[in-house]
Amino acid sequence: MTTFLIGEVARLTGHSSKTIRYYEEIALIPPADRSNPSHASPGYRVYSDADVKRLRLIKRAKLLDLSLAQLKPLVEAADEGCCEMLEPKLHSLLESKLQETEAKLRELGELRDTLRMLS
Amino acid sequence: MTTFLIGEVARLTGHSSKTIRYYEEIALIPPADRSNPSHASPGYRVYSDADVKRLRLIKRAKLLDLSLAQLKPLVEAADEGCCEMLEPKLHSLLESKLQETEAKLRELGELRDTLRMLS
DNA sequence: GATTGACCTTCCAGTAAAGGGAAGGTGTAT
DNA sequence: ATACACCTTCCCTTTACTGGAAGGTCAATC
Repeated sequence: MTTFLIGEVARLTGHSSKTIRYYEEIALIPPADRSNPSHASPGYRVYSDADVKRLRLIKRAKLLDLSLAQLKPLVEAADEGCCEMLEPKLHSLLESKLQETEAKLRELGELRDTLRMLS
Repeated sequence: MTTFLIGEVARLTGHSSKTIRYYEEIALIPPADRSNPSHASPGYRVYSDADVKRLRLIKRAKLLDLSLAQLKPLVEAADEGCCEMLEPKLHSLLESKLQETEAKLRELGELRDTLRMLS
């Protein structure tokens, strides 16, 4: 099984190492296993492909602008494969976020037009 | 000249009263005049139509996701009517924000499709 | 004229979601 | 052995607010 150190995971997922440690601290992700723990050092965090997948899901889910606390049950449910429970909630979240984003796009367009008229 | 108390301005601009006080504190907006200052009280903040306009501009400019520090020179320049200076910068900011928002819209669409396939 | 209620004031503390940087251990290459 | 790029924990800082306490103001009402 391939494993990764935190820096590689950071590159693979688009989070920073700091952020990944922070997510572990707040228990959004489970504590990583460690390589070569010793008397003087806790060892390096090692991650699996599954961990990378989970962090990628988190990255995508952040498009919905949920708080990390709101994200947590969602990510856990996805991890356990029980999509039925969260599908309706997710769907409505997604639709409202889509509408919001379209509205923002329109407003930005208006702002651009306003600028065009001024210049 | 019509004047407004902070709560009215909040309603008119979509910021909270707390936020408006905060913007004054960090000098994003100038200190408001006060009504009836006395020994025991500093008086109420009073605002003009121009202040309301400024706060509405801030609200719109926040669509660009600038920090308040970055917003400040922009708002000041707009206040002084010197659009030429900031027009190119604003324009490119606007275009990149438009593209970003379009990208987000596409990603949300993909997320929706993924969800559809699962359900 | 005392009280209620909806405002307003300052001040202090806390929040989310990180980022910065110090001080130190690890692992490989030269 | 020394350089270098990693990694570790710990603690402090940041941004843009939000909440709450303690108190002043103002108009209407009992």
